[in-house]
Amino acid sequence: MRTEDLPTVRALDLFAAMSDESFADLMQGAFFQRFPPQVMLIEEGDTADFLYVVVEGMVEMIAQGNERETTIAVMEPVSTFILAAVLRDAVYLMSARTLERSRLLMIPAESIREAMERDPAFTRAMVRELAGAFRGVIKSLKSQKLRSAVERLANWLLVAHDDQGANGTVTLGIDKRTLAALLGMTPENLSRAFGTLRGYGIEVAGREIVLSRPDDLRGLAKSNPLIDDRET
Amino acid sequence: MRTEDLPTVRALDLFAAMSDESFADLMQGAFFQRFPPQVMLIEEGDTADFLYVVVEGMVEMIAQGNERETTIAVMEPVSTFILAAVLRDAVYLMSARTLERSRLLMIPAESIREAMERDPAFTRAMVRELAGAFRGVIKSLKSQKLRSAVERLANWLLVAHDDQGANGTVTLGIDKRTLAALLGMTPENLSRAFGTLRGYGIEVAGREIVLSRPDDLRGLAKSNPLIDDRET
DNA sequence: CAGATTTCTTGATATTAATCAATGTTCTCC
DNA sequence: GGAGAACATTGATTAATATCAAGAAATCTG
Repeated sequence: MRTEDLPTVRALDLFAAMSDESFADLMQGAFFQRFPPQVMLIEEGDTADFLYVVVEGMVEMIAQGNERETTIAVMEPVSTFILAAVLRDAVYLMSARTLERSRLLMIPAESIREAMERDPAFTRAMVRELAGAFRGVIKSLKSQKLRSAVERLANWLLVAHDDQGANGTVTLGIDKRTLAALLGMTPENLSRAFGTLRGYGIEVAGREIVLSRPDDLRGLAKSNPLIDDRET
Repeated sequence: MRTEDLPTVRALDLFAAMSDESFADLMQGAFFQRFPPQVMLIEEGDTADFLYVVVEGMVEMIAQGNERETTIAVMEPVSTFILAAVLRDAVYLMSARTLERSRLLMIPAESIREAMERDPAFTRAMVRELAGAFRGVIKSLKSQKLRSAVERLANWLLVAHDDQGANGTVTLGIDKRTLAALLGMTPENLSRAFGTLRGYGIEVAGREIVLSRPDDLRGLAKSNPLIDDRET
């Protein structure tokens, strides 16, 4: 196993507080694996065998049902996914698919559960991580239930804008169909939502978005820190 | 403080594995309090001072925004709420309001965090609890994004039917406006959704619902264990 | 119990979002 | 560079949901 990325993993909130010994034990059975784009890593309903850490690339968390599918979240480096299923020794509630060529660290679920038995600092970090994840989903649910499609897009743009340096442009890291699914709308509707935002200073050119009048956009978006702020 | 309910609280998954000593410490600063119906217990944005345990009554978790409000969950005895905010020492993302006369155990947030430092078994129980809560919200989000209003109602009815003994009737424990908010629709739409379900053997008389042909309803609902099953 | 208040239902209409269909655009890869 | 595929946009239409308004039913209260 390539160890050059281990320090990055080790630096994650989730692993930072572990003893060296526990971390070494945890990595004992773990391994890195590369995947091409559009590979289904896990399917909802499968039993949770591994905890995944996205080290490179991008992974989409998907929910299926009613002959549809929707995107719940997009995971970027460096973050973990399907922690909750692993901890409960339960089946996955979401599927995961690579969006681009990705490198993932896979840690056997059993190792995680053992580490929790032995290392209280790790368990506490887990509590923080899960509490943060919980709050993240609550925010998504609030956004979905309280906002219209256009408002969801406007707020998403403002957050991305901030993330990318607030310099008046946003570059989409995912394609528009994925963004549409993430925001809970169809691709057609996303196009129309962008059209509506033209009146608020938004210009779209492929994956490059210009926010010429962010304050106008903010007026429409009615951002709410209890929905839009990242968990720290 | 009345101690007759402490065994019930102690029996909760969250507290069952604690040492007697930690539990005693935890209860040191805790107290029971009664509230009339329709009392706002906490408002979103407030800092998390207490962990709440619903011992009697019913509490509604609410999210606000865009001059609207929606119900995220209804908490019944015996369960805790706003655990995640307490653990992250963050502001609440949801408000809470009693639906009926309720008795709550209030545990200072600081005590919870201290107990976690000292009692690894408690921390592990916390992990399980949070992972379960996370999965619960994911299910709500899936329901909201993948299903129509009528489908959400149909599935809610089937779950309630099972909970209540699957004897062909369901009694609503909450009023219809609250149910509507929980299911992400307006009260008017809930009425119409019930109307639609008449064609599937549903008869509504106030808070009493008769499911005369559950199999028909199941046909419409297309239930999915990865959305509808309770976390165990 | 009567009156007042709240909740629920129903109908009419408006708004929002999804679907279907066609076309334009971008990307891929030989 | 060009053919083919995937992705994105646009328009027309339909479907789902919300809003507004009114009335009916249930409930609270003195």
